[in-house]
Amino acid sequence: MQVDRAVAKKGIKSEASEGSARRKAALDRRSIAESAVRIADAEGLAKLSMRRLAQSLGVEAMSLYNHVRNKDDLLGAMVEHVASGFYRPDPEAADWKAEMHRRGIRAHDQMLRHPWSPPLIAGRVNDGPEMLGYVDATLGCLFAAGFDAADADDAWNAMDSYIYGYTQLALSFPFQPEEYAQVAAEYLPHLPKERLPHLYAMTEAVATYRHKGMHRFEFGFEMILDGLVQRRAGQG
Amino acid sequence: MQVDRAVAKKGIKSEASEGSARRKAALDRRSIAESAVRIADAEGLAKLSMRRLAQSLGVEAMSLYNHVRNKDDLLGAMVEHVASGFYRPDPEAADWKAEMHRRGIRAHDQMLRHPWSPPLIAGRVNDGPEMLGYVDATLGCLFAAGFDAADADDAWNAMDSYIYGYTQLALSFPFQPEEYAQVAAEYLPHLPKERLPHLYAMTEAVATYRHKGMHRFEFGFEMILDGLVQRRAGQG
DNA sequence: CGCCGCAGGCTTACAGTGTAAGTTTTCCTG
DNA sequence: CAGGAAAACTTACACTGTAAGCCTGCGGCG
Repeated sequence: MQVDRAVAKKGIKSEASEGSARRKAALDRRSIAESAVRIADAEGLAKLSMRRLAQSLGVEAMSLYNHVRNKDDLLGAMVEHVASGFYRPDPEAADWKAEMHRRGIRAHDQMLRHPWSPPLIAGRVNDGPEMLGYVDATLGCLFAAGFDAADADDAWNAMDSYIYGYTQLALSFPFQPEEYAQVAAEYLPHLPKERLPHLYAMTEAVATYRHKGMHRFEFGFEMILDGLVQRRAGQG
Repeated sequence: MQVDRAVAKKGIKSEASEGSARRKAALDRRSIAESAVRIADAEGLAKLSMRRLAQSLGVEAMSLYNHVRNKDDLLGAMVEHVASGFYRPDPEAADWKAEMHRRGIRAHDQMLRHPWSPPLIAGRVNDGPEMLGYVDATLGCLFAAGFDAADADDAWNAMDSYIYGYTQLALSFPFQPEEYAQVAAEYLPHLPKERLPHLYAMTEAVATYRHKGMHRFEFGFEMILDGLVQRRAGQG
């Protein structure tokens, strides 16, 4: 209802492609969320305040509250934006494992693109239409593959646990893969060898071995998928 | 009045003291962190402010900064406290899979006990001694099992991704397992059946099926472990 | 045309945050 | 007991989300 009105309003004041200095014309829930995403991408979620966001839209902070209930609601809208980039598995597809594989990779990539998103996606109740549609497609594909409700629930849980967990860990790791070797070499002298012998050995190895780089996400994800395939097979 | 207030506060927190008049409190890093953990457990991380924490210790906010660099440092100390409850796999153990299994279960349980902890554990750089010792023991056990550095890295990553991801998702799910059936039944009429057919079917099933309850964490975790075992076997 | 309602902007204000800077108290040691 | 260091305290500042209320310009109606 509120959305409908906002959309209608926007349509009315479509203002014939005005190139004027006043950019405040496009103030609605979606454009606010998009601007918020842009700020969070560029400067981090911590820097995203209502005032900062309003400023980027050429408006005062409190004006945002005409389009967004509160900051939490705004975060929900941002999650929806991210979720709109997720892949929805196709229930009609022949190869369900391939669908799920693609789903996982895309979610991982999309969250890497918006590094602030995993805590929000995994740490809140997200029941926007985009997210629900995503879930619906996923369940549909699993059902079509022969999973019953309980199995689909388990499968979905297992996959998403890994997807979110891996992405979150990857994002909070303080170094880029290309840096590993050099950083390891620098840390090595400061590591108490007798207190942490295995971590020392590990660091030593990292300092010298050529890092594989790619496919690290898929290493564990494939284990989950294979486990699911196996379970499906063993169960008719 | 200043004296009165001081006396009153001392009285409030006197339960843990040994009754000596000059003993105000054992205010050090550890006891501060423990108090912080207690508050976060009871009231949530959002309610944990420096002032609130200081108050619980019968002290002013700024006094904490004599023992803790800043709030982030405090969070680190809280993580260390949680990590002290993790299980350190034994490199000497015969059955490395059992060790890793136990490690995962314990980490999961420990984080459930401190629901605010997963975002901190997975979302920050935690290099306290407790956490490093935990990592060292884990690597040691994997090395002893025959993993080389790269494989151990992959294995460790895969396991922890699942552990953190699953725990985080479980914690942010808004209902308890026992409620599932009833909540599903209540939601069902509000779900747009034609827009979200599979989610509808799922909810319908949840409303009727008897929930398994236990072993949901292990469902996916076992897949990871089995995948690791298999990989180890195939590689001599 | 004039007027009115009101959506959506704006201003002000408040309680709360982390913490820098500076002051006072407390305690240990010589 | 003197002096100095450690630690607690006070004050202050910049910043947060947002409640309450005001103002303005636009669309619809008599």
